[in-house]
Amino acid sequence: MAKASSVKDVAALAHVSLGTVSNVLNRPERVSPATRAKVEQAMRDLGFVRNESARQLRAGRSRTLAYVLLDARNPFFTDVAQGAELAAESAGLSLFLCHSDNRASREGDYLAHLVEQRVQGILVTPVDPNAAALDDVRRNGTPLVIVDRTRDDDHFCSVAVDDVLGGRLAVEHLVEAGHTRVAFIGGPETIGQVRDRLAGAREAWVAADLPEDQLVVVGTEALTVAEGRSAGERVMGIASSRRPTAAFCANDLLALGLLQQLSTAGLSVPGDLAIVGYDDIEYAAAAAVPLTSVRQPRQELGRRAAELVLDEAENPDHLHQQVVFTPELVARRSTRG
Amino acid sequence: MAKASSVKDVAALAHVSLGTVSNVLNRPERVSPATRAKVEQAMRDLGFVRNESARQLRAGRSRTLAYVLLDARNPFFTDVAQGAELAAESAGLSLFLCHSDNRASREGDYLAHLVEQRVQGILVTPVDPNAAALDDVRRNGTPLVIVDRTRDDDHFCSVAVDDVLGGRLAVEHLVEAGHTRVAFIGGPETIGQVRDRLAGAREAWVAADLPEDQLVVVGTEALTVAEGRSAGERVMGIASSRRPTAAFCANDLLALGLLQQLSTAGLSVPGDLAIVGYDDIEYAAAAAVPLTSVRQPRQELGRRAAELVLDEAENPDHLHQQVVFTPELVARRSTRG
DNA sequence: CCGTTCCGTTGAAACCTTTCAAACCGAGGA
DNA sequence: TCCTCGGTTTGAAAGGTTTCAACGGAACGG
Repeated sequence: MAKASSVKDVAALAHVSLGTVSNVLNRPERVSPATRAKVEQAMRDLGFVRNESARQLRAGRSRTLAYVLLDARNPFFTDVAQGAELAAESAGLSLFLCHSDNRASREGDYLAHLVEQRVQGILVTPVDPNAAALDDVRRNGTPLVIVDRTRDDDHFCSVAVDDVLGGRLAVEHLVEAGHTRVAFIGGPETIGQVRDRLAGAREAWVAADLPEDQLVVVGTEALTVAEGRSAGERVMGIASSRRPTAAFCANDLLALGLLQQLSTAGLSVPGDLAIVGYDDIEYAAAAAVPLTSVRQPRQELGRRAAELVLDEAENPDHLHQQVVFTPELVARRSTRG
Repeated sequence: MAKASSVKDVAALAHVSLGTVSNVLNRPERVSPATRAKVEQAMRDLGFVRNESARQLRAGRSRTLAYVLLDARNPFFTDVAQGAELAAESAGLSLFLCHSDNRASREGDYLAHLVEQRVQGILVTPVDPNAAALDDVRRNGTPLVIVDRTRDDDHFCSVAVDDVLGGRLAVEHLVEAGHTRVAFIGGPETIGQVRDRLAGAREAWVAADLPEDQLVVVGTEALTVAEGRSAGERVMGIASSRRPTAAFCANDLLALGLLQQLSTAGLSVPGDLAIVGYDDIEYAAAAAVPLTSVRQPRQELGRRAAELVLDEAENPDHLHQQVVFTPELVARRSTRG
């Protein structure tokens, strides 16, 4: 593999000028068919590959979008990513995924790197939506959209789903089914999502005139399958006379863990405990007992976020907007006697 | 947001030359503390962010690794990615994930883009390990390592797991448990993995002197949960006198689908059908009936791949190697009476 | 046959950083 | 006093592309 060849080499081989080669690359319609063919042949002969760094340096903009996500293992985020990918693809851009793994420091490293690379735009589901690191990105002129989180100010575009409404839908569904003692499983409360879903749950509970202390909050350390199992043990540890007859989990992973824990313990769902999850990930419908869940328009979330970030990048009179989608309850066997 | 400032602006503000600013950036130890402080202050005042394109253009190499993966929803790949990330991080590089979604065209687009970007190296789990697109990457001088697949020639480094052995382990386990009629569930056979696991299964079957026609192959279109359920229906459709008593699934997603299908149909695992999966993803241990599975050293796979690609990038006498890891059977309830 | 017009092509500047040989400067030694 | 030496700093070149004003020539109308 000889040293990579440049436009100059191509130009020399094709007996044309540098500028013409560049035109073939960027405005082929302006080049006569004959010259174009000559140049393209030369490119092939040399195995020419355009140097994107040089291109970007001169042209000023890159052909890349990035999505910095919290947890690549949670199908919710990969679905969002898929939506963003579709939007990026149709704009002729590539989407790179960066996995912050819930660590603020990694998130910061990625953001800094992306800003240095002058990507067209960044989508991010941040560890902390109010972190100053996000303002730094903005200050450096890289468009940034917050995904599935909201911020206290409106300095950014964001796309999110109405989690309070989602919480309300879930609990209304349980109340309608006649449950009068319900557990809310989720945590930590530092996550805005968890707070909102719980708030929605409370609204529905109060609206149904049920006594507040019958909505039991079972805290978790994270929104994972393992935490769901451990929450399950705690719920089952409650004396059966006072044990909730239904549980609303802050996400589907928790719900799946809970479900597993129950079936290991030989209890039936929904007989012994009805379960509502949140996110409606693929595995929810596919669980041993298909899960009732609150569906979020995941792909749509990603698609819209990508569109917003592109608008911010291209449209000089771009206005920040906070897009809020509406969730929807999908009832399945886990709440149906 | 005023136009981004450059080293030139920083130099002017700090009353030093261009070169000094660059030294602060790249070889701070050569700059006297006083000057350094001045320059750093100027950078802060201007909100200077190094332009990575220009840096890379001049310096010749990037600070990026990329992993082009098949299916972001399959936890197997995200675990591999995690391993690669760790290796990249400790080499001071960033890892970008690119989701080919099993489409050769998307994979090709990503590879081309990455080559144009002159990334340090590419890890890829390709749709087709023998595709010419991979050779193109190599020809253009970008190091590339094939992950979890193997190629017919040895023009590349690759890291994989011995799938034939894995298949053998799975079936030996079932044979030891006394099963004499077993289904192999998986497909399409264009996937090397599937072929190898089946080959291993056959080896073990023959070694146990069992009649060949009692190892039933149930084909699938893909390695997904949905396909697992549909395969389940087909298996259950077999007259009970001739129905296998155990199934070996080519991956855990299939196994999970199968498990769900059975429990929906009111059948018991392993009572009515014992199940062995493959990959030992997190959800396998966490399934309603914990799955026996063949574990692959996923993180290790990613880590080693990243190390190899870095060696290829930095070491002039790099030799391609085909690393093959050994899988391991993890027995759980799905095969234990 | 000349003047326009239009299309295709050219050449040089610009983008921002890194690199490296050379210049600088103050200190210590002769 | 002059030299040498070490550590700092400088200035210019280089890296590969895009952009754009300017150019050449052919076709066309007069």
